Amino acid sequence: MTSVHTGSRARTRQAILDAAIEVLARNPAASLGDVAEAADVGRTTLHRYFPERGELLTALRAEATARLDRAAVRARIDEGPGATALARLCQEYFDLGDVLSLLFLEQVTFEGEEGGCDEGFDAMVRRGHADGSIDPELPPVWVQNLLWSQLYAGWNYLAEHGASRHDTLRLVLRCVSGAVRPHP
Amino acid sequence: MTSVHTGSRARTRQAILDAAIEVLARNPAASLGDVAEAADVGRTTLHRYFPERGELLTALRAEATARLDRAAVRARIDEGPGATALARLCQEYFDLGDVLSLLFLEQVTFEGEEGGCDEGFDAMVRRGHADGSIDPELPPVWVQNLLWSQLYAGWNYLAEHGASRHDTLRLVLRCVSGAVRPHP
DNA sequence: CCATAGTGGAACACTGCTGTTCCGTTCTGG
DNA sequence: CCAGAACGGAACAGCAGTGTTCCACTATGG
Repeated sequence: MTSVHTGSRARTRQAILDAAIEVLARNPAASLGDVAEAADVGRTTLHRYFPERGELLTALRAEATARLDRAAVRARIDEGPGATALARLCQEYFDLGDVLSLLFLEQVTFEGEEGGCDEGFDAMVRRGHADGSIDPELPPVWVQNLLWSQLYAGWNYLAEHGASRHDTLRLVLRCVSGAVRPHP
Repeated sequence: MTSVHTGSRARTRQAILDAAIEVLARNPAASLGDVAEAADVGRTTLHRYFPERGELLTALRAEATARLDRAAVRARIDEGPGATALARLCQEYFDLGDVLSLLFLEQVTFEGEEGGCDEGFDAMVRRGHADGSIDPELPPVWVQNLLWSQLYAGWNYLAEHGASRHDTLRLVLRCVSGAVRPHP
């Protein structure tokens, strides 16, 4: 099935994943019918790709974390001062939009995904501790929580008030960097 | 238990509300059976007090916002510099625990509760703008979002990692005040 | 003591979602 | 053009949560 000819299966599968991210991000309790409809696909077809709901969610997490990893690469989190790298990552994550809130909401429901936090993220924060750009009293996991909740707040602000994407990003960046900056 | 004639109805009702806050905060999709069980009450009795699920949720929001208001009073948000008052409010909110995350999660699902933010909160932030303790570029609604998401992150940190209540509160306070502090 | 309010359990119908099967239609490559 | 893959719709059973009814069981105060 996979092999040389991508066929239309890959496209359909991707369409379903994209739609699922969008729909489930806005309403984690959405039905499979809603997802299928959003993907312009029959519910039967959806079941053909993901026989059970859990399999869809698993594939969804995989897709989301893949996008997250790509964002981390783009942000070059292993370069420059810790706080600067964090700001770049923040911006990249911000652009992920729905993916972010999906993971954020699922983190609540389906906890226990990871014990600590990303490899590179941890290193970035420690680098920030060393170069004095991130308060050493803030553990990496805490900074990660901080970043995520801040991004979610921004996404929420964007959705419920008529704020522009650009302004919201500015606010998020300002507050994140302000929060991690060492005390004077 | 309470006053002269209140009967046991008031007690039972309160027990249901308390249990509902606790259960629904941890799992917003919990069934009424779960709530009844947590309240040590038959499902029939629960339906006697709240005939439909929506009525329970409404009463729950009322209860939660009442506790929120009381916390705001205790924090004396109309006294002292804006940032200091914000810190006091942050601490009081932190102590609310489950109530907070319940409202936070419901804010997601049942949006459209309020157009802006609290009366007193708005005044507090503006006072902070004026006295230079809160960055004037941060709108009150944003600060409110910031505070809530930060508290939720703290609650999450507390639940998933073995952090102590005291340390977590310190981290939250540090990050909130750092985030709203004007740039140097 | 006994009438009554408060309660809990069992049973029921109803609803919405899920997972599955079957079949007819449409698209596509050889 | 034609065979096979991909798709969509309809129908079905199963399941869980909900809302309701009915009845039996405690308490408690008058």
